[in-house]
Amino acid sequence: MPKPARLTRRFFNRSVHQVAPELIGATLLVNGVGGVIVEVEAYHHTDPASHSYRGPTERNGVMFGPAGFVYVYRSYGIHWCVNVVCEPEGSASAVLIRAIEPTEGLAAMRRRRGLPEVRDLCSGPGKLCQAMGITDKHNGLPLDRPPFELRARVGEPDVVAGPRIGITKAVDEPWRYGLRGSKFLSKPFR
DNA sequence: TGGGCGATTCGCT
DNA sequence: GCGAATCGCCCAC
Repeated sequence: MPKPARLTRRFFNRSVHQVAPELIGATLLVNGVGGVIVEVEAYHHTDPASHSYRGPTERNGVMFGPAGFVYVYRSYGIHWCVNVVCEPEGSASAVLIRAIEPTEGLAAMRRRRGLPEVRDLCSGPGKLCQAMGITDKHNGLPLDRPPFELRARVGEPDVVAGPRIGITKAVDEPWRYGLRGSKFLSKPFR
């Protein structure tokens, strides 16, 4: 078996709508722990649902920087959520990683989540950050350097698109992408 | 199986 | 002060 190719930050230097569906099937690891990305959402600077919509602030600053870097924010005061910045610097677009099929470091993820069910380890943006140990200390780090590793997908996965989840603005934009039929999604596509 | 709600921090109005 | 790119628990059906 050939070693899978590693994706570099250059991969993200394109439109967020190009990058997002191509991330489905890629493998994301933090310190060797993680799995296959099965669900993402695209956010754009002209999108009212995006954190970058109203311009740069202290929190969203990373989104206005170069592509291929990680933007971590706190959600509902409790959870962490992880994005990867896309497009040329300054366009403030990002892909939110929403669900992962756990494949590496299951014991570590179970311990962090306190759950026995593999299916529920990474089936949501807050869950996967907890399972993989992602916090605000990862904010602003490049995705193509340790502790992160991103491996290119093998083959052509069956990608579905649908409306995004948990937002109140621009709810009809079909900018949620997922692996069709995966058991590890945060919610099924219909 | 699905809807309602509380927890808890912080950016923005 | 409000409400959010969420989660997990509880309850009804």
